[in-house]
This record gives sequence, structure tokens and C-alpha cells, in this order.
Amino acid sequence: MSTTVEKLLDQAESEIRERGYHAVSFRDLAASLGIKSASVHYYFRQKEDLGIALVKRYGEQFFNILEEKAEELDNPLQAVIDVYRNALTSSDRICLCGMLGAEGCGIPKTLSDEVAAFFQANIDWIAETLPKTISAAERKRQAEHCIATLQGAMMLATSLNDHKVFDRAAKSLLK
Amino acid sequence: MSTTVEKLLDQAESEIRERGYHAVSFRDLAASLGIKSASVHYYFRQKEDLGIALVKRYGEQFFNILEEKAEELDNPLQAVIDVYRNALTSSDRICLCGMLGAEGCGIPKTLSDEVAAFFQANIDWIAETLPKTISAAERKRQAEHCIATLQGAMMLATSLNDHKVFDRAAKSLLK
DNA sequence: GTCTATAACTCGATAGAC
DNA sequence: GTCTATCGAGTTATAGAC
Repeated sequence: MSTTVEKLLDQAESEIRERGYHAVSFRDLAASLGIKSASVHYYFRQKEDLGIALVKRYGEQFFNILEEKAEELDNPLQAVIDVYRNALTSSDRICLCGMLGAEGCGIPKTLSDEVAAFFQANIDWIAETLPKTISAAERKRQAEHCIATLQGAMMLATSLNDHKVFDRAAKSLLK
Repeated sequence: MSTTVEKLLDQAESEIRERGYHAVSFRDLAASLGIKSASVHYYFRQKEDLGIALVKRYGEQFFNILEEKAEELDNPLQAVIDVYRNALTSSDRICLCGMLGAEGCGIPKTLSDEVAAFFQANIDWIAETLPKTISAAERKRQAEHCIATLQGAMMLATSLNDHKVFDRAAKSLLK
């Protein structure tokens, strides 16, 4: 059992990750839940508000799972790859922030700011876990490479309709 | 001097790469050229037709420039990076196919098929240029990693509003 | 909290004049 | 080739009943 808000967030995340922010409407969202679009506006006054709530929830869940996985594996880089991999294969969809990041200035600025913050936190997390024998600048560079590859690999794998593309592209990160 | 069709394709490519397929309308496109949306329909009966023409033109231009660059540099991998880099920095926009690839099944199937073909050709081109001392499977894997990284790096750099992110992420590919 | 009803607007697309 | 005019459907968002 989940509340209407949770079902709404789940459905919206699923649809936006599949088709993009502009291809998702309050009406379709409501119809999927068996309610009316006016009820969606009760929970989120504007579409922008829904978007921001989505990215915030996505980020929190992402880092929760990542921390858990990192402790379990004792290999931070492998943990990041695993979390990204699971995000792709469990839903056959790219990252929420990958989609919104691509849509760039086509979405409200408050939303793209939140997306950028997700990426920065992601980069910082990885840079922090890399060996301190490497310079801070080089750790940052490697972290950026890692996120770029994983985000691109999700997009490439869904476009080519083959999850193995993700695995092969990500494999280089462990070398 | 360029024809109306060319101006139309230029404007549409610019806008789709900036905001996505669904955020671009025939009306806005026409207004940018000082004509009416009915005139856009004269050149492209459906929006889908415009999209397909765009991806085909983009692919042709891309590989033309790539071949030229590869001959000039005598380093195929560096040529690919340079062409991607120029696509980003000359327009501050991601790849047309990166955007359409992200939008996935939110765009007409004929269009996403064309996008997938672009990616496959891109991968094949790189795999072909890698040293034959490497196995075919490994060449393919490295090519997929390369495209994933470059596509993701474009998205990341525009989201973080810093082209240097692209350069740093891409640097790993030459190591 | 969910509804009906609707405002105000934009969208893709077409018919037909010039 | 470009236009005006328009259709039918979609969109976000709000007011007010229950």
C-alpha cells in the first residue's frame, strides 16, 4: 500500500524517464492512477513543483542505495556502477537526471538547477572515495569521466535496445 | 544565402538540440524564419518527416567532418573526440542524437530507429579504426565506451554549464 | 481529497485562396 | 511557395461544489 502522492511520484518518474518532461501530462498521470488531473494539482500546484519533488526524491534514494552498496562491496567505484546498472535494468529507463539534464533549458530553471546539484553531488561522492594518493584535481577528473560514461551508457543502451551495451561500456571504468 | 529548407533545418536542429523534440513547435520554428507554420508543413508534411530529415543530415555532416578530421590528424580516436568537442562548444548544445536518444520511445519509432543507426555507425567506425591486434569484440567494447563517454560528457557539461567538464571526461579516452 | 467544469492557451495538421 | 483561417485535440491551471 502506498499513498496517492507516492503513486503519483512513481508514475511521473517512470513516464518522465521514459519519454521526457514535456511528453508527460497531468491528465495522463491522473488517468494512470484512476483520478482526475485536478487532483494532481492538489498535491503539486504546478508541474514544476512535481518535477522538483521528483529530482529531490530521486537523489535521496540514489545516495541511500549507493551508501548501502558501497559498504556491502567495499569498492566504491563498483558500487556506483552497480547502482547505475540497476537503475537501468530494473526499469529499462535512463536516469531521471540524465533525461532532465539533456532537456537542458527546455525545463524550468529551478528544476535544471536541482539536476545539476545531483550531478555535482555524484561527482563529489566518487572523487572523495578515490585513493588520496591521487591529486584532488585528478580525482575530480576521473569522477567526471565515470559519471559521463555511465550516463551516456544508459542512453546508448536504451537507444540500441541492449542492456549489454551498458555493461561493456562501463567495464572500462574498472581498468 | 541559404534556402528556406536549409534555414528550417538549421533552426530546428538548434532548437531540438537545446530543448528536445517535444519542446519545439512548427509555429515557433516558422516565427524564427519570419514565415507561417503552414509553410513549414509545405516542406515537411509531418513533424516526424522533419525529424528524420534532421537526423539524416546530421549523420551525413558528422561523418563527413569526421573523415576529414581523421585524415588530418592521423589519430582516429582524437578525431572523434575533436568532432564531438566542436559539436558541443560551437553551439553549447548536446548532440542531436543524444537528445533524441534520451527521449527514447517518446518520439516516433521511425525517428528513434534512425537515431539508433547513427549510434551503431558511430560505434562501427571507431571499432574499425582501432588496432587490429585487439580482438573484434574488444574493439567493439572500447568503441561503445568511447561513444557513451562522449555523449554523457556533452550532457554533463551542458547541465553543469562548463565545457571543461567535457574535456576532462574525454581525456581518459586517450589513456 | 476528489470531483466537474472551464478558462486560456498551444499543438499538429489541413483546406483553399493567391 | 506562402498565406489566412480553422479544426480538433492537447496542454497547464483554477474555481468552486461535494
